[in-house]
Amino acid sequence: MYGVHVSSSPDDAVRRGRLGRDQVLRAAVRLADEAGLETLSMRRLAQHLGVVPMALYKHVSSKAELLDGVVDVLVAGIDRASPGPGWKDAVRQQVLAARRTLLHHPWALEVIESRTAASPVVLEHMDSLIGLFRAGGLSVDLAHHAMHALGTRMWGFTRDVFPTAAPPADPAARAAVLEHAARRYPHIVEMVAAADHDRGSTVGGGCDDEFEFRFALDLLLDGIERLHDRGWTSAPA
Amino acid sequence: MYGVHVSSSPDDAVRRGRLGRDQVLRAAVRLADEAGLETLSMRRLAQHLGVVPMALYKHVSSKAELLDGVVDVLVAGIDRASPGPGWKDAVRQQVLAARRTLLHHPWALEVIESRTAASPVVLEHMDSLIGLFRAGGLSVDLAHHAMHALGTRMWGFTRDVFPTAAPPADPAARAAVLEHAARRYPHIVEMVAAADHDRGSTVGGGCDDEFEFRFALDLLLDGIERLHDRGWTSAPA
DNA sequence: ACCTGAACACCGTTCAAGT
DNA sequence: ACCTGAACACCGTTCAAGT
Repeated sequence: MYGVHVSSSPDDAVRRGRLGRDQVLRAAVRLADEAGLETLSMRRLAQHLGVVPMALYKHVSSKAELLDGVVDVLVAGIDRASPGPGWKDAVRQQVLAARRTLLHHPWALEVIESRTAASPVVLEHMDSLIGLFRAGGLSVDLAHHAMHALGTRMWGFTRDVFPTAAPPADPAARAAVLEHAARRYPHIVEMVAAADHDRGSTVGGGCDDEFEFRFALDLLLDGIERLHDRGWTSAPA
Repeated sequence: MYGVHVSSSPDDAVRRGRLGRDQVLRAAVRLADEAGLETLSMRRLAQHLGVVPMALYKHVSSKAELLDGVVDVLVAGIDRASPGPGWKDAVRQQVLAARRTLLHHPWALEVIESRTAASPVVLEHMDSLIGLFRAGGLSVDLAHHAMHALGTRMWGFTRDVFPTAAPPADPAARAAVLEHAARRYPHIVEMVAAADHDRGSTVGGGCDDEFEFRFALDLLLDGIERLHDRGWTSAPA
């Protein structure tokens, strides 16, 4: 696999210092995928790689840099749409491409949000997205506001607003909880019931994430399109 | 300084166990305000209150519950708008009220997002927001999607998408950085330059957060209004 | 009953000693 | 020069002993 100059097992390469930055970052992604972001510690990652904790600091100067690197690995895997007059579809495609890539790593958004300084990879991705707006003829001004309006949704997903608390299994207990909730949060209960009915699921079945994401994305893109068609400017002459 | 148990200073009350849950939560808010969220540890908070760490566990069963409580304190302070036919303005008012309250605690959004189970206070706030849509005549269906589209923006602010990296002070170094950036991130540089020009600030002066927030909020509300006026449904007959 | 110190099982990171 | 174990300064939380 990874050609070693004397011997042969893949673990050997790791143990002998053949461990590269890329393998560290990839292992970090795997560890977060398997065990959650809170489990991703320098010590655990080292253990996972069969290496002493301090060995990681050869490839990554701090945990912050590790996380930056992890974001880079993920973002680098996002497909780019090609610029052209059909900006709305292009932006849509690129955001949905991000969604395809990042949705497999539910912890990714938290990491992206936690980074204070954007890496070159992240900047390039954002630059390409702005480029799609500009290629479609949007003003710098409007493209700027559009980027802010997209916000973290440009990474293809959002945090859930509704908590996903499973109601008690026991029917009697569930009825009691629901009755209490219905009095205190009538609109939430009504809404959850309607959503569950639409999806034919039992109580608390949740929402259709894919639908909600596209709904909001299109709402924003349609709004921006309307402003663009109208020749909107933030500082009218 | 710290009066002894015979005397009567307000700190005394704290040391004698007069410390209530509310004071713990308020102190936590103050500590996060002053020193940042990462500084808010159980141990530091205890020290801040002149109390042994374990004393906090009398009022809060875990750090997670402390954070839940902190969110409650903040959210409880948000003004409610009154329901009525003018739903768009009402929603706008309530979201901007949240913004007024939470903007003083820049770390608040991170805490809100990190909570997995919403507290009654949070649920009530969300319920009231849904109530505003419903009072305006929106269908359960549309109100539901509207809530998802608002997402964390219902709390009055968003994470910055653009990193706020200050360019080097040295003019020569800055020119070099800018030239390199202009080649690699042409659209970002163009955009930042335009934004700075608009605001008459020097490079990296940043964006007008207030404007960007209202822009995106209105984009969403206008879009929802249009769907409502059109009698939109997610499952057309 | 209430309170609390010490202890446990962790962190990220420094640093000096070992090869 | 390279590597690494021990150590440092922290965490949140348990628990048994003290009052």
